[in-house]
Amino acid sequence: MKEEVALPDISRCISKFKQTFKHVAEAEFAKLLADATVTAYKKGEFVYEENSRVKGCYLLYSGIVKIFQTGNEGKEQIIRLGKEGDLFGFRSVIREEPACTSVETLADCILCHVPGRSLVEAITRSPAFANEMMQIACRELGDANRYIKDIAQKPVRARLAEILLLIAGDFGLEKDGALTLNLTRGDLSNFVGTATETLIRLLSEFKNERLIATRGRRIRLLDVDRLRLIAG
Amino acid sequence: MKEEVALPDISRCISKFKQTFKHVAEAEFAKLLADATVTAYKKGEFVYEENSRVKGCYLLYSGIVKIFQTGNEGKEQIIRLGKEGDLFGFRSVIREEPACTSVETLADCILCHVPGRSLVEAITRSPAFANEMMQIACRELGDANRYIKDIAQKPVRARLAEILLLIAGDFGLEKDGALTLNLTRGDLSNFVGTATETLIRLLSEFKNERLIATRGRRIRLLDVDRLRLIAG
DNA sequence: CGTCAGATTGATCTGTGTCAAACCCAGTGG
DNA sequence: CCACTGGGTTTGACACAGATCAATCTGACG
Repeated sequence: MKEEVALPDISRCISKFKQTFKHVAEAEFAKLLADATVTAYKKGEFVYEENSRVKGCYLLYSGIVKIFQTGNEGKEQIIRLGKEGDLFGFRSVIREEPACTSVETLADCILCHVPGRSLVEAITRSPAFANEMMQIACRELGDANRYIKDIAQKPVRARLAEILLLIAGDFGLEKDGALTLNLTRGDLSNFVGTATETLIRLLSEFKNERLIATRGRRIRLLDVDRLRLIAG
Repeated sequence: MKEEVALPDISRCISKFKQTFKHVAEAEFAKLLADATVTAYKKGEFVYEENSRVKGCYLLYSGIVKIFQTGNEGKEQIIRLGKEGDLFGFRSVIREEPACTSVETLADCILCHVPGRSLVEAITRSPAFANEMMQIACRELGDANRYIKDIAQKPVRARLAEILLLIAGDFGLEKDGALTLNLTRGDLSNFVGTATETLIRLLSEFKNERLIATRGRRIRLLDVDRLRLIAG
């Protein structure tokens, strides 16, 4: 599965970690990454699956992943998208539980794997690191809480606007206002939490209202202000 | 608002904390609670409100609270219920952000308030404490993720069964199988994430199917196994 | 008693999901 | 070079879970 490509060495990973953990002393990273490994994944591969035992956490060196749960009838619910510098898998390490999400690459990715023990030791050893981990966990927690309310209360139309803006914020826009991230309709609907057909109909609606324009998977945001209004 | 009642002294709060933070050294608690204060709340009072600045976190010494978000049209979405020994408010302290939830007492409560600085210092000072805080944050994160999927994918009927079982698990049952916690229909519907009328109709449905029995707000679980099945 | 919040039931409307069919387009192999 | 295939996309028709609105009922409490 994993194909031979030019992999960054650990020192490269250290600089990536430094962007995510800004207040952690240089010396910590060497210890944290002492037993780390770097692996390349092709688009569409699983990093780990729900309910599996995860032996460590992952830093996304490059690429994009989706983090999702699978419902009874196999329907995916995307919890969040991971981008360069993002950390995932730590929850199941900390809790010593099976993973509650699956992670799949949406593009070719390079991942740095840190054994669970290294992570726990770093938290124990370095208060600064522990603090940053708390920051990450608490940010995700706030996002999750907000999303619970949104899914429970907002109509799909509002959630779609919201997700488009979220993706724009996280991954940026081209000069012409197009999302740099081109999800399939299926993934987009699994993120919004609706049926693919409903999503497509709402996209057409948005097109008619000159809120967006589409070409294939490309989506250009034409009226961000009005989208914000719709997102509520 | 706060009425005079016999308040536990700090040493009592320490024993409550000890139950929540099992692996933290005795000496830590004294420092953590050096500037803590104990307050009694009557049923129906707000501890803090969404978007407000919270200056510390709270340990629920006794009583029950609901932790919820408020949607555009004022509709509440209960994220979770807090019971004796539960900690809340730490997210906004850690992130130095306004609260993303409101907390309101569902019964008379006694709360121990720990200033933000004390909390952060304890995390920095004691790896064991930092670890336990990570445990708490990560547990909530896992719960939140699961709940996102459930709300997005499961029909109300399944979620109702799930919430009934959740309440049974968290707060226990009387000998006759009745939930010890008696929420109003409104609160229950805000927890399940549906309209009050829909909730009531489903409760009647459950009654007809001999899954539960009700008398006023009391709900007796008659067939836990079948409820589990329905919850999926 | 009267009152008022909460609980219940009924009637109706509608946002979304589901099913089915058609379409588009890129890649494959004959 | 072109038919064939298959994944993803789009549109239409239809059904239904669940929301909303309105009316009545209950029970606790002053």
